[in-house]
Amino acid sequence: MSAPHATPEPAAERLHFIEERVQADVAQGLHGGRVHTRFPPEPNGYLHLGHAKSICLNFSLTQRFGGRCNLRFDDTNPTTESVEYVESIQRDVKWLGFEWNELYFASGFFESIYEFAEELVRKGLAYVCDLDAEAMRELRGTLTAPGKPSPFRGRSVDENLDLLRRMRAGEFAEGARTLRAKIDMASPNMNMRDPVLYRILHADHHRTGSAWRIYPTYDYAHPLCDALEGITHSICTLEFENHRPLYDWVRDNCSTPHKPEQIEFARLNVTYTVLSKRKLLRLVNEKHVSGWDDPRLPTLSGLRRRGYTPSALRTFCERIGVAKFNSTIDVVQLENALRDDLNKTAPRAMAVLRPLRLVIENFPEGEVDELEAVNNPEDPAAGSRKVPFSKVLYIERDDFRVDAPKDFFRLAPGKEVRLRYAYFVTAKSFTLDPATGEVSEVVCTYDPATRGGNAPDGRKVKGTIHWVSAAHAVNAPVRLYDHLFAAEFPEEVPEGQDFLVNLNPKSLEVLPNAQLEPSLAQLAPGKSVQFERHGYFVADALDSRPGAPVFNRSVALRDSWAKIEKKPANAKPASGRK
RNA sequence: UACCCCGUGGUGUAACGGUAACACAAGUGGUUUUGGUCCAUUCAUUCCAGGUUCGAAUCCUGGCGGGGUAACCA
Repeated sequence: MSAPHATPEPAAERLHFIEERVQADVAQGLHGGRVHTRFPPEPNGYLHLGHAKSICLNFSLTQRFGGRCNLRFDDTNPTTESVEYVESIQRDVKWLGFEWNELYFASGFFESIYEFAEELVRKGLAYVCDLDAEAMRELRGTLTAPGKPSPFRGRSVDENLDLLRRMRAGEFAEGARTLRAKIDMASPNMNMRDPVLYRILHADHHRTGSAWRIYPTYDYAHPLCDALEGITHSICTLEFENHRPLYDWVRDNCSTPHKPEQIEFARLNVTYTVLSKRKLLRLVNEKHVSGWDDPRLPTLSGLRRRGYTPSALRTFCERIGVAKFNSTIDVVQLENALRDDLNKTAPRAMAVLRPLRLVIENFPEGEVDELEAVNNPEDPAAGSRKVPFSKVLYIERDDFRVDAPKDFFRLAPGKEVRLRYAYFVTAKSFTLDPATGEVSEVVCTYDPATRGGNAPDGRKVKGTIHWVSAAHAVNAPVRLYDHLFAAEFPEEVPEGQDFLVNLNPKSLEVLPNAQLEPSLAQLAPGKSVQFERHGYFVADALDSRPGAPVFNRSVALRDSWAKIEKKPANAKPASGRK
């Protein structure tokens, strides 16, 4: 502050509405100036991209404002939850790159939560109701008609207390009674029509075992957990907006130590996929995918196996922003975040996915030339490697055309191209497979003077193609993944139909005999590489092992040649949503 | 037919009453031993109608459109 400068103010950082809100709270000294958030998953499924948005949001807030963030398992419904999920969730949050401050379970607060229930009963703000689910629904009214009070609404405090304790003790059948808040059966907000606080569930809990026969509902337990943990900003998605009055009611009517505030934001939607636990669970259970970690799934474990990096995911979450508008992010946004990351970090290698034999007639039989190849043109520190070159190579089938259009820069009869890091070659002849009519082999000549890829006489070639020496090639399966759904908005289906009708039958293509350059054989499972001119691939974490690699395509490179080729075929009208 | 929220280019996000910014997509051109990367450039008067104001994407009113809400799920 001693030296004022003429330098312009740094461009003001763009804060989203939650950051602005938190900033204002801190400035006003609310919550004692503290910022404490939490990520509160229910352990009843695997984390997905939508959770990543929430995780990044909650943790980045604490990074920006110097606060804390807890991981809290919202385990109030033992019938759908399990330790498998608890474990996978912790693994995924850590993998994404975040470290929580405290680890809590809602179930760890069950005793306190129960005590607050007795408090509400004593205050005359809660009562035990004997209505079953159907009867309760009938009395609740509808969106346009007010509800009617339960006949049990007027029970005395003593009777309610007695009944509540006996509920806890397991004296009543499952579903026989509930503890309800006494609020307003005529409220236009359905959540305020005497919502259920506790229900009887004779189910064992993955953490509390058989200790409890009653379990608190989300609406009741959540604000209390927040308050007990000292959460200042309880961030959740838009569908809980209508629950906020109830959140506040619970918070304000129980003598909690803190008064957290709930803030809602729009959940993430992404084209060509689904981000709802229910739907993901169906895909897994009904075996439309291989499991929670299927590389086509938007689960964090699936994305990880697909080759997505934590950094790419965080970048994605930053770029998409946070708002209250219900939007759908184009999946290319996700793919770009990955490309941006891997372009800088992934080593390059040559891999021929659909091999075609290329014989160099004037190259000496049995001779092997070791050529220098750059590991990553974006990162000089990555160095270089030697790649063996010999008389018989494999090139990509797509890189040779018998009848080539003028703008086809690759190999064709009589045309000269550069073999990357090697030599210029000119196609002389080719043979066809009599059975299929496809090209089975191409014969060419090479120019020994062009070793390394440059012609001393200065002549240029338009195309550079990749190759692998047949004698040195590593044979490996390569899996090409495409969108799991063929429809941009998979959930939009005709009346009576299921989102599964939109599954993409071509979401997985396995190429059993890809030919890889030798260096690829030893790549560690989980490591990413760029197959030059193809895309980014990862050695599969489960199926790949040194010496016998298996690759998954994480994302393809942008392909402007594909666009050029498509052009004459006329763009089809953009399909809009109805 | 109730209540709540939302409505800025193709898709998202910003502009906090002073003449629309950023990212991605799309197009065009350039560089290039990846048809990759990179660079340059083009593309919206802010759902509609009134009102307040010297001035409105921003404030007010009314429409229209979209989303959410009637589990003892979260």
